[in-house]
Amino acid sequence: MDYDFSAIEKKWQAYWDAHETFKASDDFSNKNKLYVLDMFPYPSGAGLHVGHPEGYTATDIFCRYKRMNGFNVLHPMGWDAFGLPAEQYAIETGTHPSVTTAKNIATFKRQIKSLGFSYDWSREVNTTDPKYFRWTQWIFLQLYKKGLAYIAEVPVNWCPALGTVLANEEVIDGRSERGNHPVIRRPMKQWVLKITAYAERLLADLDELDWPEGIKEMQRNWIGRSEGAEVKFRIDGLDKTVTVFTTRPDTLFGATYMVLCPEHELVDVITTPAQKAAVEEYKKITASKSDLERTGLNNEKTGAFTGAYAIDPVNGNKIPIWISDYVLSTYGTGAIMAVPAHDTRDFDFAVKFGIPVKCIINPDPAEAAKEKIDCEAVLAGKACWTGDGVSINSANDDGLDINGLHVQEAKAKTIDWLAARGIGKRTVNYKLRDWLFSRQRYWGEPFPIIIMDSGEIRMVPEDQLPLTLPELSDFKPSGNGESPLANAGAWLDYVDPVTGEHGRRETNTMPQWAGSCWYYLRYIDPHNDKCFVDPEKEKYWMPVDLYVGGAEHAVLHLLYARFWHKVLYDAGLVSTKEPFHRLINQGMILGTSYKDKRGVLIPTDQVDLSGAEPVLKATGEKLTEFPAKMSKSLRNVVNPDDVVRDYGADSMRLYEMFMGPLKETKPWNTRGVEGVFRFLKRSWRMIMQTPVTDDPVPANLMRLLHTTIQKVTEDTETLCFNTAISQMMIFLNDFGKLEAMPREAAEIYTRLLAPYAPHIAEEMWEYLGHKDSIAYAPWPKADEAHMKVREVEILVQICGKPKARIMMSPELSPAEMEKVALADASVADAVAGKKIVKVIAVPGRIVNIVAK
RNA sequence: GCCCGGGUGGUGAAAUGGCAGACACAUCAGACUUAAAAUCUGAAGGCGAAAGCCGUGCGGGUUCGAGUCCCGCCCCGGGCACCA
Repeated sequence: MDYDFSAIEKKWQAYWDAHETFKASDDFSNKNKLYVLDMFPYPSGAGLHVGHPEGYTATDIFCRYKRMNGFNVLHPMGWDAFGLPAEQYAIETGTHPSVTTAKNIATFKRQIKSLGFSYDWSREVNTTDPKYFRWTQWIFLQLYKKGLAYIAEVPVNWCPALGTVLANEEVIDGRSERGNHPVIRRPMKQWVLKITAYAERLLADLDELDWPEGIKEMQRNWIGRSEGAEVKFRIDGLDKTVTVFTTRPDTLFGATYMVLCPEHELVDVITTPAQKAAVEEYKKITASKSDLERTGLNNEKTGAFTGAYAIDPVNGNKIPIWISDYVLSTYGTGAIMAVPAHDTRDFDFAVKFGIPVKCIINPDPAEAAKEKIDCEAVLAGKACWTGDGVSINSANDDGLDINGLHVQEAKAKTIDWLAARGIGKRTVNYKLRDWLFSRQRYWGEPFPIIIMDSGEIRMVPEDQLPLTLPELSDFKPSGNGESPLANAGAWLDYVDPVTGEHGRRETNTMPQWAGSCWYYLRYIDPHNDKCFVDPEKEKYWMPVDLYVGGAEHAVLHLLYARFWHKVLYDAGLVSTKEPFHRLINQGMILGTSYKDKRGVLIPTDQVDLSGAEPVLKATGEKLTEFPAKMSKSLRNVVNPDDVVRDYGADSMRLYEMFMGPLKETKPWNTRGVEGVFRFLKRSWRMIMQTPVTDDPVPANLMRLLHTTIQKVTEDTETLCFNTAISQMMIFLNDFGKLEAMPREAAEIYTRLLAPYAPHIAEEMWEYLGHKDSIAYAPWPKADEAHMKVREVEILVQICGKPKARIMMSPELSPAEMEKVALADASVADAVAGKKIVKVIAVPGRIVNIVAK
């Protein structure tokens, strides 16, 4: 019988389903537990793309391998199903998002199942299921009760054309991701989560995590901790002070002006009548600017003088107060002291507006040379120096003298001086902002909140959750900034059963990220209707041991989920500080595309591939192959269904793992699938179409057998799947030539292959006489004794040039190796008459003779 | 501008400081076949008839020995971006 992958794969998928082979029902087993998680997908209408199975295959191999090694494995899958596409589709067609979502989930599930992943489907979750989002709402109430959720008037991305607010991630270069409509900043009342309260811990606990350094670094940058000081400046002639935040208190002596953000509350108070018109005009211009215009690449400084002056607390200097949009209202205190000599932005501004530049740091000459900065120019106020150096001209008559000190010491001394006089203190600032948590959408979790006519905010009682979405026929946003839920009629109204007071339900919904903030906890206890997760089960399974997904969630989902988890931890509801112990980002899979001479990408269907070189069908122009992100417009999207149909799930899995290291970006190449398909066909022939013998494995192959066990074990353990597969190919290249296949080798090979190509392995295992699934067959152990070799070829070099190859035992000491090497005729010949300076011998590897 | 990755044959890639290119894809040659497909066997980094020489983005350095370590650049991918 030939390798009929289609029949085999159907057979074993049905078997696994019927036998619930991968059900991790034992929540308290004394086996070692292992929780392996995939980032659950948004079930889009387009179906699975080849990027999904990459991560899923990796985790599946690891889980199957660990089960064979006796671990109790939790490996679940679910659906992150709230989201804009289903809602947009509803607006266009009137189809209820729940209908679209159910259909898409069915497609995704069929596709995922067709790849033979060993998920415990009894634990499937769906964020749009009221039984699930009941607990999303419940967790929100816990946040609210702790004061971590509040309503605030905040600037949001408002898209007039779509009639809705958009998340930052839905705005690309100042336009909406969908429809490409302009987006403006506008203040609106929104729900906000106080993630900033956890900034310090979100930062500190990163150190404990086994995550890619890049992702950790991205989170650190996003949180953006900076240490500095708040310093109070008096305003000349007014009984007012302005507090500024600075990371460089050591440069206070060099402040030559101050800048407030245009929105600063003191602007109107301090502006002099003469400057009023100019300031008003500038405020108007800033307000009308989009974020892109304000913060974009065009760093040309703008601003207006308020006419007021501040008093520098260290030297009593009167410095002019300006307003400028390079100072942000949302960071620090919205006000800065400007030290143009030692801050590039301040320098640009000062140059543009003719403000003096006062150098108070003598640059470190070595550092300045490295940065190609001219120290003389800095001292003359003609250039800006932001690096280290020693303070100059920095002393006053009131006991502060930092002259001669380096930046770090000067900072500390200045802060102490300020603190002693009550005009400054050490502070820490974060770039991280509180999380804008409401959306004007239909297809999301409704807030379990009622806003009473009196303005009082009430929670929906926990025993009345879930608060389900109202049925609507029109999903269009109201257009006035309110969610489609504002059209929900009776659903909106609330009457207090006791007092008769009237209220209205919150019409916003939660963002897509809400459901994914805690789904990994629900898998542990998915059907519990008493609490979101049983604490005992949580203790057993958490934390997630391995989490695999794309890097695009580096600072979104992965930060949000850590935040929620810490809130739950503080409430005593979960037992670990962090949810995801180890994280791996799988690399993107690129598609094949073609570029013409000018570098324009050509859609695949316009390319003629029949010749030796790809050419443009229309003109015959030669094209070059170029890997690019798969996209509909380039028509280079590979559909996993096609691959499974043509080559089978096992080939699909194997190919995606054989392409290269999991973390790397790799281009898809259908020819490569044929390569692994051939490998599987040859494996089939070796096991199924070669007589099986009970004779021992030929002595000359024992070493290969055991090094293969060792290499595949090591590489599977460390997720180096590509090299594990190579090793199996090497095994096959030799064992595949045998006239009869020794049973021992056949059984070992089948088990090594099982995590990678589970369907074919099950079929082979059954053929070899086993009644039970291979899923729990014990993983083979390599025997050191069989891996030893009596002799290896040792390269003998003379001054680094290969001279001879001599067989010797790898056990020989360096001295013995040297003796053997020098005894060799060609070596002796080569060193004759020369003086041996040094001999380096590395057992099992090399002998290098340095001779003159 | 700043912060992460990364640059190795025609292609995907491999290589605890120890013979660069394992394993594959594509290519070429051969076998089987009426033929093709499939399959099998073999060749193959570049230059060279060969001996040999040159080869891991570029330039230096450390070392008996560098793809691997150090210093300085260049290029590509990703993230952040007026954060005081």
